[in-house]
Amino acid sequence: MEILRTHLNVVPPFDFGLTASYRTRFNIELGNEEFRNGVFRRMCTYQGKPILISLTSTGTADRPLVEMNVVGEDVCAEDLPRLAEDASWLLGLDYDLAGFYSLAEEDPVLAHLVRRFHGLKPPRETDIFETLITTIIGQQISAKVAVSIHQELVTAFGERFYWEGSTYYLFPTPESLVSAEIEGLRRHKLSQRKAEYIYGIAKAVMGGHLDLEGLRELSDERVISRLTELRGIGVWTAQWVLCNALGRFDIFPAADLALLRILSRIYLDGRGVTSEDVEAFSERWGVYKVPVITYLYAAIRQGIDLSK
DNA sequence: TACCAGGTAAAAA
DNA sequence: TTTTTACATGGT
Repeated sequence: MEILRTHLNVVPPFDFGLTASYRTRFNIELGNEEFRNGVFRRMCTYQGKPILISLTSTGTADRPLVEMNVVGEDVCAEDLPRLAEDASWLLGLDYDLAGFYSLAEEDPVLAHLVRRFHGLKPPRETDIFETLITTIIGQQISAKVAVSIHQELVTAFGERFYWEGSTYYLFPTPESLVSAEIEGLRRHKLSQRKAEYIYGIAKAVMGGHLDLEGLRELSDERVISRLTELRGIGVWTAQWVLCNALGRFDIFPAADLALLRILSRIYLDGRGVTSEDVEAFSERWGVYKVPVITYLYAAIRQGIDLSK
């Protein structure tokens, strides 16, 4: 087992604990990633090799210092740059918050939030398939239920990996979900319908009918139209993939129930607010829509009352 | 006990 | 074409 170590470049400000907590939804162990005792860990594969990435930080938000450890069979120094890139993408280390912060100053609610969550970076996903499946799980149900189902799936169908007395899991591959079959997925808290969606998408990816990596080259509109052709993926899910996996930060999933509710309460004063209203309103945030969403969600998750 | 939660597809109107 | 409805689970 090889162990390699390197420092990562970070654009300050960056609050490691805040961002890692936000990623892992209140430090819940998601199965394929966790934030525990100051260490953020995530399993990933690189060139077919399972690898455990661990990140720790010793700096402050304004002088951040982040160290990366990677553990795996046959992992070599040549793999490090690419793994560092993935780690950086996951926690948004490379993203410069300055533009968003100066925009936020013009808005009392956001100005409050960027102070409260100083150094929180918008996280992103490295794996499009995983993002799709996770987002489908999250459709309509509460975030907490979604996390519990996510955990179920990962521990049931993800490949296991042991290191220093702990068990880590890779996110299930399309192949493993297909071989589980719909009945197998149903036994892990998925509804019949979601089991069908997930099975269908896994099968499409496995059969080469769905080129997820190819989506990176397409325009927002093309990504949405390509993804919504698939059963189980509506505009909301496609937009979520655009935001989180492809890093398109000028996307606003206006149909999102929680966002609709919170924007309606903060800015639009009450009932009868439609997703069209929210979409139009979000235009003022330009290329900072996803950072705005990140801070709004951070507030929601911490139970901060923004209506006053 | 009901009802709701970071939607979607399919049925009914 | 537009509007309901079923869906499954865990929290309140």
